[in-house]
Parts: sequence; C-alpha cells; structure tokens
Amino acid sequence: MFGMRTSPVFAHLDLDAFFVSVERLDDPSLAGRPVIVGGADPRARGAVACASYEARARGVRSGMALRRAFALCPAARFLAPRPERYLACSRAVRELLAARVPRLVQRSIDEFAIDLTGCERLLGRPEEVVRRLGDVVEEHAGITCSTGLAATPLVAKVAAGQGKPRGRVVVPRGEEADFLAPLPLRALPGVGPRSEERLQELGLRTVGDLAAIPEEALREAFGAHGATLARRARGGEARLPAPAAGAPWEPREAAPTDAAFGRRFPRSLSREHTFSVDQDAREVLDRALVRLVEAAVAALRAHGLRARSLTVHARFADLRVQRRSGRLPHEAEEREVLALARRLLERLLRRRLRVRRLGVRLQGLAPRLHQASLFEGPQFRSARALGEALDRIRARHGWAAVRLGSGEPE
DNA sequence: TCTGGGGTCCTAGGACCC
DNA sequence: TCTGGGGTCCTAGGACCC
Repeated sequence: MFGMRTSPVFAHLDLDAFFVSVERLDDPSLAGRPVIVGGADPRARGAVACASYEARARGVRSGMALRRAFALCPAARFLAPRPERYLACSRAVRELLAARVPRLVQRSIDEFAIDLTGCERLLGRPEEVVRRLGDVVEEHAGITCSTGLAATPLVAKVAAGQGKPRGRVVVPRGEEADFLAPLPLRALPGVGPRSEERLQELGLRTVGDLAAIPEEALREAFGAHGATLARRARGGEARLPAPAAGAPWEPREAAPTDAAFGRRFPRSLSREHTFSVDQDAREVLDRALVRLVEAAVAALRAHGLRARSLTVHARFADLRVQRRSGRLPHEAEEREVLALARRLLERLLRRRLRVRRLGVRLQGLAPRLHQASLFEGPQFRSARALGEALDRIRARHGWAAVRLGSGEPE
C-alpha cells in the first residue's frame, strides 16, 4: 500500500487522555474510574483540562466548566493539573520516538508527527513501524496512544483522532478524500465553533461539502483562513509542519538547522488569573496585577528575552474581553513593566464592570542583548541585579517569599 | 453550568512615510 | 498645492489549538 519508497508517508501519534494517563501512572488507584483533571475543587471556577473516557461517557468534555462536569459526573475524582509532571512525561515519550525515527515534529504536549517517507528499507513497512512505535510508548512510558498513518500529516492526525482511544487507523494512499468526506466539519483542524457555525449557514455539513467549494470562493468569504480550510479539506500538504519554536515541550538546547526553524523563543509570554468572585476593588485588582507582572517578567528573564510591548486584558462580568496595550522602554525592568500595566488597567477599568479575569501578555520578544549593559548607568544595572536576585530567592523559597510593592496575599 | 491558562495567527483601521 | 498609492508599524479584536 505504501510500497513506493518515494511516496510520502506520515504517521501521527496522539497520547490518549494524556493528563489523566499520567495521574494514573502515579496513582494506580485511579484506574478504571472517572477522573477529571482541571481543579481539585469541582465547585470552584475552572475548566476541564482532560477527562478520562469513563467521564467522557457521561458527557464530560475538555474546556467544560468544572461545575458542569461535576453535575454530569459527581463520582469522578477531580485533580489539580500538574503541568511540570506532564511535561516531563511528554519529553520522555519524545525521546522514545526520536531514538527510533529520523524525522519527528512534536505538535503539542501530547501529539507527534512523523515523516516516514523513504524509510521503508531502513525501518520496515510503515504500518509495522507505526504499530511498533505505539507499542514502545505503551510499554516504556506506560501511556496508551492512538496512531494514524496516511499520505499527509493532516490526514494522519485526523485518522489518529478518529481511532481514539488506542486506535490504529491507516488511510490507504488515494483514499484520503473518501476518508475525510463523511466527517463532520469540526473534525477538521482549524474549524472551531465559529467557523462551523458560519459554514453551516452556507449549508455545509461535512468535510466533503467543504472540499467541493473552490478555494478561491472560500478565500473570498473567509480570507486566508478560508483558503487554509479549503486545502485541509482536500488533505493538506505532504510535508511536516514546522515545530512550534519556543513551545515548552521543545528542547531548549536544540540546534537550529534551518532559518525557518531557527527561532528558539516564544512570540509572547502571558500570565492570567480568574477571580473566584468577580472583582471591582482596586486594591484586589492591583494586587493581582502585581503578581501577574512579576510572574510574566520572571518567565521573560528565564528565557533570556526582552519584550517590546505589553498588553493588559480583562474579561468582565458580562464575559466580554477587552485589551489595552502599550510600548515598553528598551530593556524594561519589572518596575517599568508594572507602571505601564497599571496605566493600561486604569484605561480598562473605565468600563465600570466587575472583572472576572485579568491577564498580562509580553510580546515583541527578542533575545536580551547583554552588551547593552555597557551603555547603561549603574541604576539600570542594579535594577537588573535586583530582578535576578528576586528570581533566585523565589526559585528557592517560592513565590510568596518576595513581593514587589505592598500587599498581603489574598 | 455559564467557558481556565498558555499559546498562535489573522484582520481591520489609523498613523506615518515616501 | 493637491492627490494617490504602497509599505510598515501599531492597536484592538477575534478565532483557534491543546
């Protein structure tokens, strides 16, 4: 089926209910019962990050409010997410795979795309290679996974998704369109709730319906995104997507091999907080803002980056989101970031509504130029030294140990 | 039961420059 | 002196992904 050595062949490997699987690895008593990762208290504000298949059988889905999940599945164990632990497991799986295939791109914390084109002589038949990879992950990492195999990465990904959990789906060459056609629009990556609604208004129901529309027509109606969807509905391109530069699952030390792959830092860094009760008290909002700025600047420093601009965003009690942004001075330190953040928050609060969620985002990121310190006055150097010292103390003693400005913990 | 937290990318309008 | 067009940057908003 994939006999031609030069025909493109791609595999996709997707870890099943990943966060729940890791929790079960660490606590076997969670096996076989409904588990929901998102928050330890199902009555608090929060969302489902991952639900076990037992919970999904009750209608629980990712992104759903914890309270709703609790109403649907009160017997579930609710757990707070442990991102560092998941990241460590994700890296372990990556290493298992990277040791066995030459071209691997990690797409997210729990997804891997693999180019098997021309590997038959070296590795064996693609169907067997992908089955072996799935077995290796299950055996050595202890996490079940679903795999897809097809002529393009996109079809392989959709195939893996269709087989979940523990599926092994192969789409024979030439049958890509037939495979995609009957699937609902939402099965296509890039179709979210909004696009689905707009496409349905045009009378479209399936990926096949979408594939029947000329690309130019979709570009006119939906812009660049429409053109992308048109190409995906036809199976997408036969090459691996670029890795997500700076993503937490990407190894930091990876050497750039290509100009397009050379950026090793993220485009933006953000921190946000949802209040357990909507807030309008200035002191509470300011205290949260200070904390968010501290965390975002610490992440910036940890990456060795500087930021050109800052955005403060608020989700108000009416669920609308508004943002205000401004430019940061060159090589801004925490104090200057906070000063700008406070001005932007003041502008947002003219809405006079209670705030449900508050966030800050640093963008326009670039590597920090240490040579610049040659031209800095002593006060700038000491500000940086202070920031770095704070990071060290926090790393040792936790966030509560040091706090800029006044304010006791909430 | 009203949607968390961390990201990416696109678009539209205005300012500014040539 | 007036007008137009193109490029680029900035800001705000929105969609989508895991």
